[in-house]
Amino acid sequence: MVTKKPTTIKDVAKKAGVSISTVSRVINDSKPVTNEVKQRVLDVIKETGYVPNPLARSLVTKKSQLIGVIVPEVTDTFSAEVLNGIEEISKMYNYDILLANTYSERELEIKNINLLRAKQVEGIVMICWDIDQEIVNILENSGIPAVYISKTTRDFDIYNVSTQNAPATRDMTQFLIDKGHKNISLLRTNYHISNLADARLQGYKEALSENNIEYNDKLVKSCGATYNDGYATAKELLNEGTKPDAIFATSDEAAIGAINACFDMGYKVPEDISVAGFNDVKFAKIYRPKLTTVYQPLFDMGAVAIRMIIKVIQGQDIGEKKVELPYRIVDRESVLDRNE
Amino acid sequence: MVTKKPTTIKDVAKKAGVSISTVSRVINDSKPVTNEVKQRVLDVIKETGYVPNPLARSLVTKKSQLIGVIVPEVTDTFSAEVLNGIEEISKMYNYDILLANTYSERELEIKNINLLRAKQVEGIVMICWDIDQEIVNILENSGIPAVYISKTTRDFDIYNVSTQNAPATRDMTQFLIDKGHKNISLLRTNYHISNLADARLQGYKEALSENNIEYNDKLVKSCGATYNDGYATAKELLNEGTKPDAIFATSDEAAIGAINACFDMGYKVPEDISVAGFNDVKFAKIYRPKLTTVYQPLFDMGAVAIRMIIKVIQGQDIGEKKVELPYRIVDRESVLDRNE
DNA sequence: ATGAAAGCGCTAACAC
DNA sequence: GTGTTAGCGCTTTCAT
Repeated sequence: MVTKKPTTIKDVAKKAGVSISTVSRVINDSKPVTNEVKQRVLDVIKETGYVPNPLARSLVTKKSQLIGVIVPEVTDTFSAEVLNGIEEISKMYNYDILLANTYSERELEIKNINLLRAKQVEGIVMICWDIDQEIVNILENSGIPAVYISKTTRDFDIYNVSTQNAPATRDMTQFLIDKGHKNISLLRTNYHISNLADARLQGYKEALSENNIEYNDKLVKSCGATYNDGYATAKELLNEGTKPDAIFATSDEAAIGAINACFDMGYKVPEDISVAGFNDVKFAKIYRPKLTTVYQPLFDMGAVAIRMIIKVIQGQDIGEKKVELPYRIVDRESVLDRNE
Repeated sequence: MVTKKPTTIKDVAKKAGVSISTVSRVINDSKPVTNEVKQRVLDVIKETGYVPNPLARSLVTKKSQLIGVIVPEVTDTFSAEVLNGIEEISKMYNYDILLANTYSERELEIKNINLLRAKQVEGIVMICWDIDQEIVNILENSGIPAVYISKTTRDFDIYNVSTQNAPATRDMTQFLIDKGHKNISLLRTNYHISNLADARLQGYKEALSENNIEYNDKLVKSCGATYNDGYATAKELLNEGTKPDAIFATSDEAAIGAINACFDMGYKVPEDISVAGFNDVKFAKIYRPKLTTVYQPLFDMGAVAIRMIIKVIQGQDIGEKKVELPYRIVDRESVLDRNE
């Protein structure tokens, strides 16, 4: 490990026989510089391997070129795929990602917002299952643009990207009904949301009533979004004696958990019970049976979020604070057509 | 969004009627300050919500409190789990994570090293399938501590954390043999490594010869570490007509790909063909059949890497440049005991 | 124990 | 077109 202290703008200036402002001009291309001088500076820069210190630059420009990203944890497949989108677009705009995990702990969420803020990030993308008004306030008062990527649409006044949850859930429910299912269990993965606020639950109910199927309380369960949550909740459901012919879990991980619960209780999927998920995470196509699910453009959600932030940073108007991206039902193997 | 410009040390000093150096002293606890004065400053800080600007601080102390982490991509389960460890420990030491994806492109790897370096990170953790001497050089010449987390042990002179690959592979091969397998196919997931340098291949061969099983070239294939790689390579293998009774892929994703390839070609796993993996990624226990694999302490690998970096930063001696963490065979469902 | 002042590496007026 | 200078927010001598 060679520890030579890095060349500064001063070194370059001296070596090139110009003033530091001239060097600054050529590296930022901010003001015209005679070609000959410019070349001389460029040569010295190449020769010395000089790289401007962004810290110093940020201090004066007030632009850190940093964007904070808060996720539950990177091993969460939903977050990881969104994060990919964020990362790629950020780099395009010369921004870097400062990463923070929350493990879905509210305290850590707040702590990390403040921490990132202190680190001078120019914007924050927050991915989590749900937020409340207090967190919205903290985000708003941070004085920097923040966008919230949720698995659900909430009516907070905050930049938000999501998919159309109610229609998506309605469509999948309809899809299940079309395939001949009557007793469709809904595993709601956003359990801290009141029924009324839950767009997905509404979508589910809508489809039911459009098809004159009575809403059955026993078939609707709240659970977390993880594999374990889905597994446990499906098991609970099955143990209660109301055997559904389909389980619709609003997260792929929970859906896969549900499938395994079915397996472990002696049911075949999809022969005995169909299972559908939500998100179309990478793993959905790998698992067997391949998961029938509603596709969400995860990568794009991250990309859109970043673009919003960058626009706000640049002072552009971005119109609607909430953007909803398209979804699509992906029919694979975990749902059986019972009409045949 | 409220955009008030943040309080600076100057504001605090004026409001508390002291000099900025005094304020600096109390926030850093660097020199004794009279209790009374200290309290006054503290009060003002609380009142104004003042937070020191780390950029300015970094500029003078030359410590950015930033660690760069380079991963193939966050959706890679191996990387994600290591990253969790890195994140958690970093935060404990008050460091933040600057994240960069490489998509396993060599160019991007180099570009990101330089980029992170420019951003003044104090250390770099690089996770990738393999490196070469040039990248080692770049890392070394960067003048900051760098540790490399690999899926394989290479003999470069660089800080490195891994598991004991040769013994682990030997053990798993032995395990497979013990379970009555004779034709064990090895899917080497580090395909850019020469046979000689591949510790895992050596471990495999060792186990074979210890059991007087002849090494069969046709059973050993190089492939990438992803699901698709494993799927394609297993299919290729099976199509070539040399049907193994076990496939040992040195990455869980590749192993799952192999299982699906078996399925799709009409073989049952583990009844017809046993499949074993490597890493014990989160998904290994979720997939069905549950994957028999070699467990690596992914989280801990990240944690250890960060500790190494922090020690180097602090100028402590850390002894061996390479640390190897323990592994363990995890016997689940994808390997059948053929002795019965 | 406290304050004044220099300076970290850079950008951005402002002069010339 | 180029140089001089102030200053970003902070830490750290060096006086006092």
